[in-house]
Amino acid sequence: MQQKNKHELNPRVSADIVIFGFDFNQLKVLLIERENLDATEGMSQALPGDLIYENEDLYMAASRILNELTGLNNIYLEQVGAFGDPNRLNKEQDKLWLKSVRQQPDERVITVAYYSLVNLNDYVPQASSFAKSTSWIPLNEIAELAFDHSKILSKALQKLKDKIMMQPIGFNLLPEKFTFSQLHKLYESILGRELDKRNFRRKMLKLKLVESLDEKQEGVPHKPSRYFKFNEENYNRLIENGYDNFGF
Amino acid sequence: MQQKNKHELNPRVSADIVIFGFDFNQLKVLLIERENLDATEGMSQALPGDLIYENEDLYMAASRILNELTGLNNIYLEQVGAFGDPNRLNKEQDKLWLKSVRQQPDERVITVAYYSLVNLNDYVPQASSFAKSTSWIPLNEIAELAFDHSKILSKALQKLKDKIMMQPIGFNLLPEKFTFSQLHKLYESILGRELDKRNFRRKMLKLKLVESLDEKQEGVPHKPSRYFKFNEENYNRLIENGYDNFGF
DNA sequence: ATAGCTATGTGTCAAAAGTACACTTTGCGA
DNA sequence: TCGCAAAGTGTACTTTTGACACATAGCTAT
Repeated sequence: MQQKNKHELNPRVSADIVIFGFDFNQLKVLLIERENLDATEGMSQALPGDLIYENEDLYMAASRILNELTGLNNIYLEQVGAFGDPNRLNKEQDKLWLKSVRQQPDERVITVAYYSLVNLNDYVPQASSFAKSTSWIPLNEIAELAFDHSKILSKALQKLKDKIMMQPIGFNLLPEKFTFSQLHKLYESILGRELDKRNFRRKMLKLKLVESLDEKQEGVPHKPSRYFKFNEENYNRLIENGYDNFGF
Repeated sequence: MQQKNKHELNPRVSADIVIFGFDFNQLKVLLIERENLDATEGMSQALPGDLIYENEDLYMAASRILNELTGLNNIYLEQVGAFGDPNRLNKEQDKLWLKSVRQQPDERVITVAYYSLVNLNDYVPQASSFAKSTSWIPLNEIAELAFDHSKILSKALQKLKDKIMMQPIGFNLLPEKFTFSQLHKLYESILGRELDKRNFRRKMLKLKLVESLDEKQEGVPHKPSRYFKFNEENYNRLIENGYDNFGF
């Protein structure tokens, strides 16, 4: 019978979520705003997150948090990884803030990060216990975040970039019907570089991932775009046949 | 001041490692062998792992475990993810075994999985507290593992497959010098499919990832192969220039 | 009504990459 | 010296990528 080692870790575990949204122009992330309590007197931002409950699966915890923040269910949600540096909560500002909010601010907390893709049209702001004030911040305007959240965000973004090259998950950020430019702009926003318009269209159409609807934009001061929708069957066929790269 | 929620989780956290090795013929995984205590009387296998200590970073914990098992340091090690299903330790056989080994077998344990790539020539079996008996099992001979370890293994393998298409990490599984067939066979073993010999060679040489040494195999009953080694500078140049796919 | 604006929508050509495929070579061993 | 077994090599064809420019549709302002 092995003795219990008193140096074994017995931490709290939280789930933090990078929630991506797309406003047809740029990629945004839902962040919680926090007033700094030290001399800087400024605001700082953090990823939404919460401690995980007993009997709660990690994925379920992330779904719950996501739902409490956005009112949404059945949302694309993917694990980024676990972050457990013993000093991850030890920046001075973070410690002050934790002290004001938790009974045991010095406890070690390991976090399991997720990222999720939501359609901004479906989003309804919610009052949430763990996020008094939230806002959608454009990716390129995000400053240094609290805790190790900048690290989490950049890893989540990298995962999203890698993934979107392999699977057309971007559709989760768009409404049912969308124009080709919206889709195009979405890919450019995620990948952070320009993509040739014609080549992009050619590829999407060859893979038959989108299909045209008999409907056009109205009231736009230029040639109206046809609307398109995502073709899920063709996507599934691609996955089954071992398709593995978009090659943009 | 927020009240502490008594339903918040306070689990143990472990690190489990999928250790891959390559014997020039097939991909193998280092597993620990465990005697079953129930009626089945058989043996079953699990991934090596251990609880994480206080003040220990997740990556450090995985390195420690890896070192205790293999005697190796500075080994390629990558996180697979966190696995925290509340029932992940609740198969009957697993519960019996846990009871015999731990004081609080019912405690919830969240595990952070890693995979690592080791050169079998460097491996020296170690006596370890958490693994009385270990063996290298060929990937295709691995039966159902204990706990949720089969799930962890398959996710680790998938990550390895994805990664090796993007970065030449396979060299970690080989000695300094190796033949082209060994490298070729390694890629086939990881990807689980045949690769054309000539096309494979052409690609590796075009990317200048390997360079020829002035040395040949000796004592083999056929035309001896030249030895090659990995060219790290060219690899780094590739990464910097944004190279992102091998396209096998 | 018409001229101008703005984003949509479309095709071609050249370069690169991928795929399929078979025979000669080298050194050992019988 | 003959046979064996794996090493090593080239070509032809197909597919994919990447670069690039102009006509079109509907709205708006005059």
